[in-house]
Amino acid sequence: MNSDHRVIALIDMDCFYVQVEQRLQPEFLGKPCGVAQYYTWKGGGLIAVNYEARDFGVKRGMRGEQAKELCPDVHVFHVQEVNGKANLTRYRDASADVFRVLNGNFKLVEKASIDEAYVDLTDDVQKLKDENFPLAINDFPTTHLAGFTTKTEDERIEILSKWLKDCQSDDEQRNLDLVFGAYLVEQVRKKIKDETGFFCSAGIARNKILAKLCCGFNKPKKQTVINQTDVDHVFDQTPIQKIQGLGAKAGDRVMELLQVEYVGQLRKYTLDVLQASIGEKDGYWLYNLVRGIETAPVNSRNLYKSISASKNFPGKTSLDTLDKIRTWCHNLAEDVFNRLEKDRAENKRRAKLLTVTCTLNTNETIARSCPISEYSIDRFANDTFRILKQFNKSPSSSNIYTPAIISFGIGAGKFLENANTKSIVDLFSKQTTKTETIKSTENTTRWQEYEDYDDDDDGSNSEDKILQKPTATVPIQGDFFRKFQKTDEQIKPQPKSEMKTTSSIVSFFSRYASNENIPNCSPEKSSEHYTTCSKCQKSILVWNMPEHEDFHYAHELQMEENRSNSMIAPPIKISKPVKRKNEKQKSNIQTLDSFVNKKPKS
DNA sequence: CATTCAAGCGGT
DNA sequence: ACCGCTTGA
Repeated sequence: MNSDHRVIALIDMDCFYVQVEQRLQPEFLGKPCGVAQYYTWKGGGLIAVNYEARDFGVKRGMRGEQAKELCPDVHVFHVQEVNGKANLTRYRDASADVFRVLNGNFKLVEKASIDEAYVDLTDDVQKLKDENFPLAINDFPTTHLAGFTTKTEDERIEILSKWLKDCQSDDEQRNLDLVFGAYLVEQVRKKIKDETGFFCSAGIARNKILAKLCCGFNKPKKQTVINQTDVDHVFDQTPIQKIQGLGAKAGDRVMELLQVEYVGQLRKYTLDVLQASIGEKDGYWLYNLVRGIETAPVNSRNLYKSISASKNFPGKTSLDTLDKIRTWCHNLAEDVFNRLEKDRAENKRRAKLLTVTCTLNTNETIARSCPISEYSIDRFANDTFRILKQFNKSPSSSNIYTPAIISFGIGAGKFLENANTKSIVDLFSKQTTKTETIKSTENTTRWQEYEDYDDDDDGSNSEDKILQKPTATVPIQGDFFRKFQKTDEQIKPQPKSEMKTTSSIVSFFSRYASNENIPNCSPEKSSEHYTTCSKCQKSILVWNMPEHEDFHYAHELQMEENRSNSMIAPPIKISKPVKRKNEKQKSNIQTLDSFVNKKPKS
């Protein structure tokens, strides 16, 4: 029962940002290059360095000027700047190019980062096995075997040929799966190169941790397979920090508590000892891991779960006036808005929660959220500013903001899938083409005091929870590294949701037809929370505008339907019950948290 | 003055 | 809901 028959690949683009820039300016191919964001401060900070430049000792995190000292011929590309802020759109778009190829070839792809993907090849491998697909050494031009370092190409061929022979003749099929997996990855890497121009490396193994680990063994433009039978040997030489998740504090604690440097040394500890040292969950995860077992699934996910924009304001650049903060609220809001609009058009979903995060020069970090009522730069900017204003200790009459903000970001998440994104806004509002950059030179920041908002929120919308309960053996990484929590004495708006249960779709819509029927809204205060519906001229709580718009949209459809005498229900209605379900979750006092954290029970 | 920006996860 | 940790370009 301790065998995992999956075949997992981790595909990782080589110095991705550099390749993206080189694709645009091929004259720099083959030359030492780096990508930096900003440049006024010591030539900017390098976030990607190609292998030609690494040969000179240039590293990520260095300043551009330092790179020039080490390698005078290095060419430093600079990340595009919009509104005085680094903008990564170019790399996200290039990432989409890569994922189009992956998704076109495999069913089970997980976007692990902008340039990394896990692929579960188990089924694809099985198909090849079923048809006795023939393989030869020439099918593996860039494949290496973990645990066997080869100096020359002849040596590599020799090792690999033996591996192929052994796997095919052996009665043990365990490694043969990996041969097919390696073949598939060779193929898709070639396709990625042909269709996007980008080189990548890959790791092929029985689980994600091993795939990730061995991907790094041979780079760039190469792939590495690790036989399950070689895991012990490889782990004996693998420093703890090389394991995904143990690269920082957690790894240090493992090393210190258990007095080990290499993963293999952990094999001597019993499950009980590991669990006593680092906790039940993590101990279990680690115990299995050092034996080559790890069951974290490859989740089928191509889309981001959140979209955010942030910027640091170190030292003297800190935001210490309301004017500065207003400006940056707008700048960051614009970035998030543009990306959300694109996401809405492409993926038919809407973010429902806006989260503002900032670090003050007192070193405390603060995060506050509010519902997203509508997609607009000014809404995002105003909500953000409203939140930030709460932490201002200077008199509100002054322009001074204290303590100053040294880091600040806006994020959007909690996407509602299949949301009514057929540009309802475009259909019913006078403003057309919301997607165009609105050049509002003057911020029409009407001000409003902070006021309790209804903590609506949708609850999780059928994300791929994959509550896999394949018996008891599910080693998943747990906590075990933790710091003290700062008790942040903030006044928290408390939702006192007294929900009326409603069952019919009709009643659901009618509740949003006007304010009076919306639960938990106190009309007497803060008229700024209201907006006038362009359709019915009624005053509507901004939080409820999307639903209200949906109401009009549905109503419109209904009228159309009546006119055409069609008895076919418009497909758009499918999305309604989803929301209704969310309302129900709200009516239970059940928090999203307890839902997510609910354990499957042994 | 200074890696910076971004994304995901898990705990409380 | 909010926070800290981890990772990667």
